[in-house]
Amino acid sequence: MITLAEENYLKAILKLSKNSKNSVSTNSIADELDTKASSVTDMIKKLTDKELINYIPYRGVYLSDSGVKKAIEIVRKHRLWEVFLVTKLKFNWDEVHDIAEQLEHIKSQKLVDALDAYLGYPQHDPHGEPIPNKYGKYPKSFSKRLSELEKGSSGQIVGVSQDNQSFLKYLNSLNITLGTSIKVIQKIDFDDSLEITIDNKASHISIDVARNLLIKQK
Amino acid sequence: MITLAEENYLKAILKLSKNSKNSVSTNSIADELDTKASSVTDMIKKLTDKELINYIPYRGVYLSDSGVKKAIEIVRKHRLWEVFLVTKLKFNWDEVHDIAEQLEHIKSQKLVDALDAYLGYPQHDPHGEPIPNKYGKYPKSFSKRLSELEKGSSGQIVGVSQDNQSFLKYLNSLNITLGTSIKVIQKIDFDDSLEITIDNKASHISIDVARNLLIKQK
DNA sequence: TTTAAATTTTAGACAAATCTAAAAATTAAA
DNA sequence: TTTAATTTTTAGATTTGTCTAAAATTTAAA
Repeated sequence: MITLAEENYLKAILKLSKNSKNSVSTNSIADELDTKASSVTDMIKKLTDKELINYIPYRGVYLSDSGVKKAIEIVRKHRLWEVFLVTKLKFNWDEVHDIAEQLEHIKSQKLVDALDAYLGYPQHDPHGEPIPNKYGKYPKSFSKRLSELEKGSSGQIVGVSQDNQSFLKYLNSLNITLGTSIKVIQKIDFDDSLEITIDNKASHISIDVARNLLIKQK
Repeated sequence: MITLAEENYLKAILKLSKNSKNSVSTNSIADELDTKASSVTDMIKKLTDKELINYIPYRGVYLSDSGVKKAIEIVRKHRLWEVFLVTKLKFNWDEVHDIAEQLEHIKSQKLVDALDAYLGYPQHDPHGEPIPNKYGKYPKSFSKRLSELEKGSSGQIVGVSQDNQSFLKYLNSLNITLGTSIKVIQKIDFDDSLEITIDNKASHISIDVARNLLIKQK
C-alpha cells in the first residue's frame, strides 16, 4: 500500500521530470515539497524499496514505469476533482487547488471512473491542464506558451501551467481568464517582459507570467 | 488541527454514546475501532488534552461539547458523500461505506455546504440514516426499530442503524430494502427472534437484525 | 469479604515521516 | 588541480499512532 506522503513525492517528481527531462535532484524535490533534503533522502529510500523510482546516490532520481503510472493516476484524480468542484459545485478556479490536493488521495478506482463519466470525460481541468484518461494517456495539445509567441502574434488563453493561488489571483486582477484574447505588442529585451493587449486593452507582464500562460493561436 | 485518527475516535465515541447513554468504556472503543485497549488509552489522553472528551481513568469517556460538534460534522460529511455516490454516481447503497469513510475526512467547510446544496439538502443518507444540517441539528424522526414493534404490527422500512457491508448484503438477500413492507407475525421468546412477512412473504430474522431495522408504522 | 476474573493503564518498543547538525561526495572556482 | 562552495547523505532525535507484556484497578464470585 502506498502512503499519502509517498503519493505526494511521486507527484512532485513527475512534475519536476517534465520541467527538466533529466533525473530529479534531492534539493529540487525538497523545494517543491517545502521540506528538508534529508527528509527527501529518507523517502527516496522507501520509494526505491517499493520500486517506484530509480535512484543513484548523489545523482538524482527518476520514476519507474509503475511510479509514472501511479503519479499520473494522482494527477488524473486531482484534475477530475477540480472539474467537479468548478462545474458542479460552482467553485471559482482559484479556490479548488487545496481541496483537490486532499481529494486526489481518495482510493477507489471505481470512484475515479464514475466521476470521470459523470463529468462527461473532460479533457482539461479548470486551469486548462490536460487530464490523463484511465489508461494514463494525455489528450493532444495544440497550445503554446505565451512566452513563445512572436511580436504581433495573438491568440486565446486556453490554460495555465501553474495553479497556485497567488498566480491565479494575479491573473484575475489582470482580467485574464480562460478564453481571453491576447496579442503580443512588444517584447522588451532588457527583462524579457511583454507588452500585450488583453481583450484589446494594453498591459504589461513579466516573462515568468508569460511562461505559465498557455495560448492557442488563431 | 485534528488528525484523521482523532476524527475516527470521535466518531466511534459518538456512535457508542448513542447505544449506551452512559460514558463509553475503553474496551468498547477498542472493539469498535478494531484496535487494542492500550492504544485507546493513549488516544484518550490526546483527545483529553485537546478538550474534545472528558475522561476519568478506569471510568470511561464522554464527548465534550466541542467533541460532539466535531463528531457530528464528520457524520454529516460521511452521509452527504454517501448520498452523492448513490444519487449522482449511481453506486449501490452497499458499496459506498468504505469510500465515504475516506471522504468524510476532507477538510473544507465550503465544500461540505456546497455539496449539501448540490444534493438538495437531503435529510437521510442511502441507508436511511439522518443527516445533521450545518448547525449540527438532526431531522425529526418518526421511525421505530423493528425490534420494538408488537406482534401483528406492520410498517415500511425507512432505514438501518448499521451500515456495514455484510449486514447490507444480508438484507439484500432477504429482499429487504428501503420501502419494503414488513409485518410482525410472531415473536419467539426463546431467542427474541421474529417471524415476519417481507412484502407478504414469510421470513425469520434474529433480534440483532430487527434492532438495526428502522420502520415507520402505517 | 477475600479471591478470582475482567478491565484498564503503564512501560517500553516500533514504524512512518519528519527534523537538525555533521560528515561525505560532487561541482565550481581560483 | 587543489581548494572552496554546494549538494547530498548519515546519524541521531522527535512526534504520531500503534503494539505487547506486565502492573494496577475495578468488578464479580465464592
